[in-house]
Amino acid sequence: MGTPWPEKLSITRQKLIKELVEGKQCATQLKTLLHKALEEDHESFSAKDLVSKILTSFTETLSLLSSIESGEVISQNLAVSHADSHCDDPRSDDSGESSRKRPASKDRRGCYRRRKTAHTWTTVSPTVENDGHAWRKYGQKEILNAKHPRSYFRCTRKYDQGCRATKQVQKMENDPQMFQTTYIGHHTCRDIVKTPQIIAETHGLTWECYLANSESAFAVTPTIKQESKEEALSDLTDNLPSLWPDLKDFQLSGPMGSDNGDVVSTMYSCTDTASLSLDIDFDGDFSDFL
DNA sequence: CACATTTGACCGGT
DNA sequence: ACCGGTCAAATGTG
Repeated sequence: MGTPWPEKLSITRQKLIKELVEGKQCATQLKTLLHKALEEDHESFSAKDLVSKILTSFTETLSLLSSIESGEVISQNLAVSHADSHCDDPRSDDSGESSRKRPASKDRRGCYRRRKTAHTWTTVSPTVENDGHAWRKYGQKEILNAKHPRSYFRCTRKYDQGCRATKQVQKMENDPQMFQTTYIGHHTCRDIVKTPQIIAETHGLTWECYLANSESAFAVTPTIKQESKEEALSDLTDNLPSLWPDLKDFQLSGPMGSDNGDVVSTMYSCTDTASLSLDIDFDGDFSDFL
């Protein structure tokens, strides 16, 4: 098992991205604030424009960065994505010991792989923020040494469009008013927005309209149709995160959706891959095939 | 009825 | 074996 990924580059890249993401988040917040402040009296468009420009700059840098690297990573990942795919190979011969409590018909073994490769970042905010995407709760867990349970959400477009974005929300120990939200993976669904770049620049206001929909992550916007399991789709998109179609993501993940006052006190921290898997593990997916 | 949430079982990693 | 993430049947909600 070679490690195709140059480690130092990877670390530098992570730091770089982290910085950029933070900067962009701040710009997003600033934009939000500005927009709210200036909405009544229609002045200082230049200020808004300026923020938009800053945002665009971050956006472009991020996408450039990722496109540079994606050349290597993506090609590797994609090569594998076909191979691994489905769960119709439930680790093969389980020597007939397959019946537990679930109906034997549904043998889930091998049906899901734990993700290791997704970008993750964390926000802490007094309300559960809405990032403009529809989430669906799929689980809740008591966590060891934690007072409050952790809730698990996935994008409602998971089966629909193969979007693999998920997030985990947990009330904070010492401050039950605050929620820590960990986002894992970027949305690959084209949900609301079309071209992030354009939005940042010219239609600065439009995206905010979409956010006015719901209040909290717990009130998920009921927008989806139905879910049919399409493993192939999700497998493909699983390997896309390096492409970072997240631009819209970061634009939308601003603390906007909720009530006004909370905006400022939202904190962000981006941990990228590291929090889930320390070293190599970019290859989490294809390592089983080497 | 079609969707979302709840909740305990299942699964993979350590 | 344990822990945390995910699945999916049961249940809730409009």
